[in-house]
Amino acid sequence: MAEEKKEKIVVRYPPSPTGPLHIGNIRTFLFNFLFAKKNEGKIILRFEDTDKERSDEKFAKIALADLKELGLTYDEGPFYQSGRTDRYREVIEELIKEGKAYEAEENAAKTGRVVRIKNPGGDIVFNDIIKGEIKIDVSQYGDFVIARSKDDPLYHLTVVVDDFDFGVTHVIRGEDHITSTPRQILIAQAIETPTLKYAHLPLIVGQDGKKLSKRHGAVTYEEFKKQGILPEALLNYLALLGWSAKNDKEFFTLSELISEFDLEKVNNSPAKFDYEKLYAINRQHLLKLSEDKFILLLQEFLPEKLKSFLSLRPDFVQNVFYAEMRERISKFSDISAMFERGEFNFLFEAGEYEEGSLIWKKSDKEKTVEHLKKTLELFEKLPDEFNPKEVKDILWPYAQEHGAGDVLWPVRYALTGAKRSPDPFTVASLLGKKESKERIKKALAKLES
RNA sequence: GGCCCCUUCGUCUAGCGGUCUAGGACGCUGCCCUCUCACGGCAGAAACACGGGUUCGAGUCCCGUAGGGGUCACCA
Repeated sequence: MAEEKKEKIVVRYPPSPTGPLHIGNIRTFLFNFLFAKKNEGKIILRFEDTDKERSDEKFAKIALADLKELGLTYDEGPFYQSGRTDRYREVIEELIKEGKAYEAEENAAKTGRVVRIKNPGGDIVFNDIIKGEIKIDVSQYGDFVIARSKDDPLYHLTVVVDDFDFGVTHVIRGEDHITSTPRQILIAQAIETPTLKYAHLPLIVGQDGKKLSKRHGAVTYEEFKKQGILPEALLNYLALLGWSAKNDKEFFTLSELISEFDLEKVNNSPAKFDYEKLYAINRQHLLKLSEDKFILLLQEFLPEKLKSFLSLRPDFVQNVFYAEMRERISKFSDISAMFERGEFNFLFEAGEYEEGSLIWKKSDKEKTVEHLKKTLELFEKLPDEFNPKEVKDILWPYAQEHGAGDVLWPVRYALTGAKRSPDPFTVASLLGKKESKERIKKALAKLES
């Protein structure tokens, strides 16, 4: 059967190294990446650094490192436009020779004369994969400048030349580029290159509907990393901004995204970035992490005081702590926030409290004293270090018999001195036998004084 | 302001003319679980911007209005 040969898809991701990569850039890379992988095409990375004033190599380095950590790979590059001035000059000379461009006034830097393209005017129409047909009258742009001088090309020109030279087939970028598309098409027509397919992605905006920026909160990968957001979670969430799967599915690994992504299903209205939703997605990814990986990553966010407390505990007790954390956080930085809020104070001291706080609802002082004494007695059966299940096993039957609240509330309160904390079994396990007993004795002394 | 794009719950979205008394998720509220908190389970409140068409029938198509956004560099 004469099957039509499928065009090899080539996309590109062209950041300008003038600042750190932000969410919008990463989302654009992601969609290019997913589209390429999904269609067995390739993705090219190139740095658009023709603006010597603003470009800085350090930003390119950061971008490369970020992409690597995010697991976003590319098939070719990185290329740097600053290394291709000869080729651009060649195109400019050719354009001038053919009368399609011309040298005009002296440039601002007084290093030569600017080159303008001859703009025939009229409508340029292109069919955007996401937006549909877009028609723009290019007369409004006049004979726009395509180079500061023959050796100093500008963005619109270099984009078109590079896309052609590298065989790019699809341009997927933010919709803030829609109005520059006709100018690029004009240049493409002048140098007689094939027409590309365009897909303009809806923008990611802040809660106020304006372009996402610093004042909206974290916007760079670095900042999300500091919050303890997993790369795969960030990517997962970003994919959901403007795109959705058929079956209401929202949790995706990168490879799942690749197989389920569909550029045609990208919608066309701007999406507001919602940190809460990101955190919720991140929590799901946290839950999928292996125990070892979770612990390893969590370590980075552990406050020193907590770290040294844990280092004095047996491994299995440390694991009790980690398991507890996995249940309570949605991003790693939550642990430092919890620490600052004093939620771990119980690990270091029992805290001050009124004796009345020790008594559960309708229980009374007498019963509470009795339960605490019994608890102390039962604790004797425990080894010095134990896991939550071991304490639960010895305390539970007694608690059931005398009222779980009546027994357990005072124990937990004596242990923590806090109205809110993990359950008493976990707390006792974390503290160990000796410390637990001391705190209960202290509570008894308070009640009996 | 010119040009361009956009408009379903607070937010991200499903919906591609009848199956929509509009579905899911985050958040929110309530209940359950439970010794507290968190987790988890269940339930609930919550949206088709407005006005005209087209059609037997419109969230879904067309046109206007309003609102929002983008872009108008010798930046990318």
